[in-house]
Amino acid sequence: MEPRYDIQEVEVRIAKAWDDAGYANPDTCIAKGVTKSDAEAFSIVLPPPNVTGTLHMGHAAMLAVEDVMVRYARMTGKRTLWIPGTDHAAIATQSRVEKDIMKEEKKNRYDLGREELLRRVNEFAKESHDTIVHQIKRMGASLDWSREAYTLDEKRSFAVRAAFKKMYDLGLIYRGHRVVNWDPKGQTTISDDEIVYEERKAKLYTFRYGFLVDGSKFPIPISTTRLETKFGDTSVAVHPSDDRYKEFVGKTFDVDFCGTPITVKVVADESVERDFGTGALGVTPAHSMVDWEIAQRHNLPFKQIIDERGRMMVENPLVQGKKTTEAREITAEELRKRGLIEKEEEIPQNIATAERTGGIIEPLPKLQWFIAVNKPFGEKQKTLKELMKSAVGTGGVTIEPERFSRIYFNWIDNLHDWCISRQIWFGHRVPVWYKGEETHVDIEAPEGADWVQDPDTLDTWFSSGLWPFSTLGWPDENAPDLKAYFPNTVMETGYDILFFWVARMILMSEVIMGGIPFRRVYLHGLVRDDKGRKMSKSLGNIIDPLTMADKYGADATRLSLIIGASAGNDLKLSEDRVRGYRNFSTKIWNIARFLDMNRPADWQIGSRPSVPNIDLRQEIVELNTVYKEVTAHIENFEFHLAGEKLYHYVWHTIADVILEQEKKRLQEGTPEEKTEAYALLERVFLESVAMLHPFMPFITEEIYGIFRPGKMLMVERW
RNA sequence: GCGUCCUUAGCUCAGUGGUAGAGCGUCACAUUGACAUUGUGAAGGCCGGAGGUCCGAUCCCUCCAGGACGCACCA
Repeated sequence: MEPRYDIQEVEVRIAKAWDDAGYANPDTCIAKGVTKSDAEAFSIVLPPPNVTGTLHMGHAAMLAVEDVMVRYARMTGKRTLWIPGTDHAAIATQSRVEKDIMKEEKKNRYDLGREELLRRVNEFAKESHDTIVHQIKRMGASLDWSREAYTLDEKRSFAVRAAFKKMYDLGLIYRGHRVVNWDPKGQTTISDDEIVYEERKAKLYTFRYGFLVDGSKFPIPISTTRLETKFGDTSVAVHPSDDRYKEFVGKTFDVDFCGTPITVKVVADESVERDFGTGALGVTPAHSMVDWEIAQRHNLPFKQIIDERGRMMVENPLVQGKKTTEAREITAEELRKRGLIEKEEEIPQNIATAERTGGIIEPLPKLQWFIAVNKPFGEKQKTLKELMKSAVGTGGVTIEPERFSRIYFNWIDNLHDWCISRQIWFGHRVPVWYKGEETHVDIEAPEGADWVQDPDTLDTWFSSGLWPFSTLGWPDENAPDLKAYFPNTVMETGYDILFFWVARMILMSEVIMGGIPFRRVYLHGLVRDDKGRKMSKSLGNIIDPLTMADKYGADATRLSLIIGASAGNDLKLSEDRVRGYRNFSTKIWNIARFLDMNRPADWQIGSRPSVPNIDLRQEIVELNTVYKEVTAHIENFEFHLAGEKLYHYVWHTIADVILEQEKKRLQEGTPEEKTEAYALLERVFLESVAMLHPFMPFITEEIYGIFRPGKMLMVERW
């Protein structure tokens, strides 16, 4: 054996050997006789990385954990399938490419046109895909690449259209004119979950709209941070039990607001907070979700006064065409002039921004496509909310750690209808065609001319919601993979996309498959830097998994991401940690070398001669205990405990104790003593190597190949 | 506002109803070897604070403090 473990050489060579053997494909395992055709199935899909760039530590951690599950399952004889894929990540990818084009060519998407932009985005996606796939393989993930999927490929696109039609036919997808979250920067709607709230300081104005025809001031003072929207007010809402304003409830007032006549009706609504501001709320139905809902309850009209570029569209020379922030100042100044401002104070405010573009959300009334979550449907006449709730717990989905179940239920309670149409171009086109008043929803375009397809695309999570079955062949109900591997055994992903993705997969599966998409959900934490901060380019604290793999080995990188990371908890990673596990690789290598150098002369490599009473030795008893503990930890998804246990056992028991204690007999003993000492050492060591395989696949495969020539550890029995 | 999690060695974190563990770091000694990447040992903790349950609490319960995060219709 080489005195030094050449990480790069070995890891690249072993990766190729696995590729050639094809054992990541369960069909190959069955064909080659390493797995029984009727063995229990273990299936898991890789959360598809976005094609927006390169692999980061979060991906590496995910791959490490999932590969432990998968390799363990395969070694225990299960028909094991792990499907790889990538996500087109609609908004994320398009806005990334748009940003680059703007920077380099000073052009926006409208300058390029739909076709050209899509060509560029697809080109970028292709490149990202190739990079990411190469990087995933570098980490040693035993994925079945023969089944690779892409959310935007032929099959998945077909599945998307089929799912849309099915949900439309069930009455769950509808087109409605409602207030949606409009991102003026990205020029698209986004869902509630794509909003990020940022705390900022805002000025809260307390004011009166203006004067009534009789010359008196509007009787109710109201407070707002968004003065410019008051041009669109159609109501003032107060709490039903608020005595201050009781006499006005039900009355309608015509009032001049900064030169624009507005009509407001005073209504009583439970949602109004009596203690906030003046206890009276100016209702702007067109530009606030809450106000829209109040307006619905009281049959109030709405008036859109802000356009899609975030500019005022009210016919008032003071503000027309101005940006909202500018209009706010102008309006404030005008009200001051008129003596209508009663108070101005600084308050902290949560401002809604778009996750991807950072644009400040402008609620706007728009005609969009939605998924109804409160509508009973199908034979069971249950709502999607009810089905999503019952799926977890009684329905058979368990979430680990368990506390996330509560968070999941809490999220469902607050769930509104899901807006699924987007005004961006990269993604699945809404499968709806229009001709005059006619609307046609189908998997394929209708026959005949004059049909125009809806220009919008679907929320990227619509397609990823289908992932657990679209990767298995659905909508072909008879697809062999679907029959063999659905529902998935495990879904492993980060807790940060519990709502975005996990919940949507459950939703989609309940509608389309009539049941749960997977049985066990394991949520891992986020990888942070050694100070607990998020890794980001601007902070310059990114630790790149590929750099670490090249420097210290994919094995060491993987182990550093598994040990010390328990379910649902964030992991703090430093280069020192990775280096520490590289040292462990070296230790393992040197134990192997020691055995290799001290092998008795008459020992047949690969043989396992029987040595009397070896099973009774206390070292073997201890080995068996370790085996039981490690197995239990893995079964319980306590990978960090399993990894740590093995780390200590190999280093501080095998190397420090057993090897030291047997050294003398091995080197200076009688032939019988040599044989016995070697047999004992090789056994405890090789069995540990096998147990370490799911965690450190490369070095263990390499060493196993030296001691058991011709065998592949990847498919040896656990 | 509602909710969740965290608080344990200098740092980063495991962990258990029975007088505390790892890695990294520090110090002392040993070692040129299977080991560039080693070994042995040491120092270092009223397990955030206060109550409660218990024979016994770092662990279970209540409250408090500090920190992180999630959700919400904070106008």
